[in-house]
Amino acid sequence: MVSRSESAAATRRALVDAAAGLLDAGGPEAVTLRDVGARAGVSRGAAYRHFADKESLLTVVAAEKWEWLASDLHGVRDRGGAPEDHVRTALLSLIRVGRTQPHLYRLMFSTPRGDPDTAVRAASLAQDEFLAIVSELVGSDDARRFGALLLTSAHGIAGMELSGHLSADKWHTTAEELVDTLVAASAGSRRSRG
Amino acid sequence: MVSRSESAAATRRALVDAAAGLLDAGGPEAVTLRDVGARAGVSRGAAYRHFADKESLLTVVAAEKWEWLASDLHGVRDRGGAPEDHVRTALLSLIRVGRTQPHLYRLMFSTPRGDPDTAVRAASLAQDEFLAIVSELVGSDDARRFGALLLTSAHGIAGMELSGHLSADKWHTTAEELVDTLVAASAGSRRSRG
DNA sequence: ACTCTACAGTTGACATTGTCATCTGCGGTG
DNA sequence: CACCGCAGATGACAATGTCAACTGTAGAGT
Repeated sequence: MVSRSESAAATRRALVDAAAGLLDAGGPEAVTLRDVGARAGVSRGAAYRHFADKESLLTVVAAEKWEWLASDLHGVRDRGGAPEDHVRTALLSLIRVGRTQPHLYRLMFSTPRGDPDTAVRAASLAQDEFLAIVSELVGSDDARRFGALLLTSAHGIAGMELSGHLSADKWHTTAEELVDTLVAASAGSRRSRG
Repeated sequence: MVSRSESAAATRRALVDAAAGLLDAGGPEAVTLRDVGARAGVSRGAAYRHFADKESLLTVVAAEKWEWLASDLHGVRDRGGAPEDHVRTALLSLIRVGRTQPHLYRLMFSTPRGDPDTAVRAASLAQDEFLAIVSELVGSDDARRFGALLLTSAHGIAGMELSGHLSADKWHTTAEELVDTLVAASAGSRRSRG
């Protein structure tokens, strides 16, 4: 026998997973509360016992992916390799989310509207991890400046790749090359400043 | 007396303008075909005489802004100043669209779904203009590599600023500083390679 | 052991919206 | 002047987010 709160928690979990699954599979318009309910084994209205509205449910989906990314980035420093490699790995990790889960990626960077705190706090966590990785490469004094530059650039690369605006035909380059250039330039700037 | 085709063209214009206006003012969910029609002085179904569906109408809205950007970028080279200033101005021009018309900006970089050609062609035009501006700074050999880097980075800056993920609190920097750093690094790389 | 309450989940209903089939009116052509 | 084709209007429909009302039961209080 499951307690009431356990059952409710399980339902909530199932709802979030269902929403994430539908988003991944069919994009935003595939995420209907009716289908989310069906996939979670409950009915359409059940979500309103756990979330204020559809937006809030999606906010949780985004926040959980941010948390996943934070933990992924945290693991980067544990594995061996040079600081440069860590930064490269971290940036490519973000880009990989864009490639493998484009709809989820878009959701992560959509303007927070539901409960801003939930998403923003989780995103901030991942950004802190990234900041630590960059510190390793350029030192803590320059970490924020370079961190912002590297992160925004990687996000731009992911975004343009995702929207088809980074065509190899026109630009003669790939996301990987761009990341390499960025990391090399950052490492170079550090050395040249002492 | 207006001819039939003139009147139809005027209606089409009004529909596109109405959609753009509603998008600017109230975001995507404010763009309903009923309101678009009302704003354009026609009824809800009129749009289907000019566009396959809502998506196609929005594709035209995005394409027109890309064309506007292309023409804006074209003007950059005519005004005086150093190549560095031109690149900086061009990047900030993109970022300014993100700031002043966030919903339209998002639409420009959304995955093309309606008639891909319309939007992609217009975007390509703007990118060509940008390429020309970058050539001025780094030479035509490196233009594509640096162009892709600068454009994706600027897009990332715009996107993160727009989604609230580029908080000054955390990163201690601004979009303008990031652009300056990028441009300086590009100009520097060119010199150091000869 | 019995009762009662709070709450998870269901169901009916409704307004909104995109879309299409059908209808209407008129400019242009013979 | 008759006719046709198209721009636009309108009725209808299915899908969807949301909420009010309802139901059943786990768990607390006695």
